[in-house]
Amino acid sequence: MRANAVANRERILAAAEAVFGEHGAAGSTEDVAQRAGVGIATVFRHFPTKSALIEAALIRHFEVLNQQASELAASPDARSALRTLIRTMIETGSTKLTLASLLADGTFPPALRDASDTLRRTVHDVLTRAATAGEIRREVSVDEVYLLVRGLAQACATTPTPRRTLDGAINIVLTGLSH
Amino acid sequence: MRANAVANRERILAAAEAVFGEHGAAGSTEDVAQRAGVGIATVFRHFPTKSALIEAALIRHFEVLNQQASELAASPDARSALRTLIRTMIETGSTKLTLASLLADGTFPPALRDASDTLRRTVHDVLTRAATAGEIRREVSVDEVYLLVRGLAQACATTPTPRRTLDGAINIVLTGLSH
DNA sequence: ACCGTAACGGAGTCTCGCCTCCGGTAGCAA
DNA sequence: TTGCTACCGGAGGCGAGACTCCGTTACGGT
Repeated sequence: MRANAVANRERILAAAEAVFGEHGAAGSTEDVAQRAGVGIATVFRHFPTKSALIEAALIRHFEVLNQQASELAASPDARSALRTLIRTMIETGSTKLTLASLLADGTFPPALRDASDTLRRTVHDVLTRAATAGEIRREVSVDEVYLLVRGLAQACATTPTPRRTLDGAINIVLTGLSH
Repeated sequence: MRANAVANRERILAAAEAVFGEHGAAGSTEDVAQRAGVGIATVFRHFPTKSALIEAALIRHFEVLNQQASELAASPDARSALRTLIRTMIETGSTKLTLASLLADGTFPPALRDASDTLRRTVHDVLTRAATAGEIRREVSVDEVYLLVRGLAQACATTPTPRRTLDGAINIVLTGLSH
C-alpha cells in the first residue's frame, strides 16, 4: 500500500468514528468521505461496504479502550482504577458505535468479536484486582458490570445528560458493587 | 370516525409497537401495514407521517407504563414496589422505542413530552415513598435512577441478555440505592 | 526526469422506503 | 334495498443513500 493510501485510510477511520459517533448508523458514507477530505470512491476502495467501515471503526475503538484498560489494570489503586475505567468506557462513547452496528446487522463478525473479548478480559482483570483488594463484593460478575456500563453509555449517547446526573449514577453503581 | 376505522387504527398501533420494538426506527411503514393487515395508504391516512406513527405508539407505551407505575405507587411495600417498577420498565422495552424516535428526530413533540413527564412524576412518587420508608438514601434523584433504568433497558434491547445477568445488575443498583 | 501503475474523484446507477393518487369497497342512514 | 360517502388498497412519484465506472492524478522505483 502506498504511503498516501495509508494516510487516507487513517483519515477515513477517524472521520468514520466522528460521524457514526454523532449520528449513529444513520450517518452517511458521503459524510464520512467529506469529513475525511476524500472522494466517496476512496472510502469504498478501502472498505468494501458500509458495515465493513463501521466494523473497522469499532475495532479501533475497542483497541484504544483496551489499551487504557490495560494501563489501569496495572495501577496500584484498584478502586480508583475501576472508577476511572467505568468513566472512560462511558464517556468514550464507543458503545454508541456498538449500538449502531448491532442495529444494522445483529451478529458480531469474528474480528470484532475478538477485539471485544480482549477488552472484556481486561475489564475482568480490573474487577478481580478490585475484588482481591476487598474493594468490591466477590460475587459480582463481569457481565453485570458490563451491562450496567454499556447501558449508561447508551443512555448518555442517546440523550444529552448533565455530568452531575451521570456522576450520581456511577456512584450508585460503585456503592452497589462495594457493599 | 366509522367503527371499522377505529378498529384499524388500533390494529395499526399494535403493529407499530411490535415492528418498531423489534427493529427500532429502521422498521418500515410497509412492515407495519402488512403486520396490521391493511394497505400502506391506510396507515398514512391515520398517521400523516412516520414520525407521527412512532410518536403515537410511544405515547401509548408511556401511558401503559404510567398505569402500572401508579398502581405500584399505591402498594404498601415500598421496596418491592420499586423493584417491580424497575423490572417492568426494563422488560417492557418501551425505551427501545424511545431510542428509535430519538434517533429519528432528536426533540420531543409536546404530546410525547407530556406523557413522558407524567410517567416521570409517578416514578418520582415511588422513589419518595421508598425514601420516607427508609428503604433508599434520600439524596438519590429521579434523574439518576432514570438514567440507570433507561440504560439497562436499552442495553437489554440491543443485545440478548440472560435473566440472571439482568437480575444481578438490578440487585447492584438496588444495593447502591439503599446503602 | 520518466514511466508504470496504484490510487483518486465524482458523476451515474440501483435499490429502498416514505408518501400520494385515484379507482374500488363497504358501512350506515333512509 | 339503494345511494351517499367515508374508507380502503395498491401502483406509482420522489428523494436519499449505498455502491460502481472510468478518465485523471501523482507516488515512487529506476
